[in-house]
Amino acid sequence: MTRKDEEPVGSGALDRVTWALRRAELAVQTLKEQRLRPLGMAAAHYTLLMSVHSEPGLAGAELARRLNVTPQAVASLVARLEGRGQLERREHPRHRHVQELHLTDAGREALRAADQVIADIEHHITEGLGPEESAQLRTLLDQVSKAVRNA
Amino acid sequence: MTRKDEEPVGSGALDRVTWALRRAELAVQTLKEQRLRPLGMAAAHYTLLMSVHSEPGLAGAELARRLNVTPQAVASLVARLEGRGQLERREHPRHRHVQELHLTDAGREALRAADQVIADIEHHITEGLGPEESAQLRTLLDQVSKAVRNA
DNA sequence: AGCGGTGTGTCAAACGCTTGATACTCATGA
DNA sequence: TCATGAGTATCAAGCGTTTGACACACCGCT
Repeated sequence: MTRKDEEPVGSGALDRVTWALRRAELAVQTLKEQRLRPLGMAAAHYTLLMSVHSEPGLAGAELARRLNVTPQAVASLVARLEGRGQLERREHPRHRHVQELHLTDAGREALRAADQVIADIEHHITEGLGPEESAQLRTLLDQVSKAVRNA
Repeated sequence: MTRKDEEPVGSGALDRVTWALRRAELAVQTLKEQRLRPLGMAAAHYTLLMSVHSEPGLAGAELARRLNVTPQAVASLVARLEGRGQLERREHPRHRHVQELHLTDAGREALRAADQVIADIEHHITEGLGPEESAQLRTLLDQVSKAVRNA
């Protein structure tokens, strides 16, 4: 319970937990982007394809909720990936306005290649940390997510 | 040392460490953005102002290196913040082409208000985690950053 | 049967950031 | 001295995302 008004501003602001979090995430994301680029895929594309793969037939808005982004963000990605023939928009049987999202064969193949890259990165990180530290890190990160959610 | 080729693609991809990392960072960043909005400041602005505050007189390119972004990203932020009168570009005494970055009084005041908000969030998180877990999380995150840097 | 909500998709504008390319300023060495 | 190189700033184009606003389709209620 240290007083925070004593310091005018941000003396120790650079070693806050959220900064470490930001740095780590930025580093990981940048690495993914670099490794994925040769495959002609952005990290956001991989995330979307993976989500559709794990829950096929989802609507765009629902998918947006899963990914914590806006429906528009999903829509623009879907448009791009559909144009590339990796994603497919089918008409929902009951709601004509709604469209289900499905992977094409090309999409599955692209995802498989991309996942190889991502899994490698993941493996390199968890290897550097060790198994129990990795599990603990995941636990702590989930606690952060939860703490922030009901802030 | 489990074989990863056994699974066609991403069976357990959703509970990877990097996903937990992404979710946590996204949640934190979103919360910061929400809380900062009433002050008319984006999280990126806060980050930049804080950096300039901690190391005044830095050049844009040097600052970009500190923040792990491109010089252009810094330039556009600087332009915006300068237009708002919170940041100042002075001519470098030796290099005429280079410009030092300094906070104005208005910038210092805006930063103070913003830092209050950020410090609150940080405090809420570390409080929910506990002191030794917070320290451990920071350690683990720094390990991740380091592991990624020399990937 | 008709009506209002709720959910969904989409258009427009803006922001933060990236890559690629270009121009400028200083320092170093042939 | 003067050319080459390193560091810096800036322009242009594009991507992914957000907010705001709008239109459309279903569902449940009166």
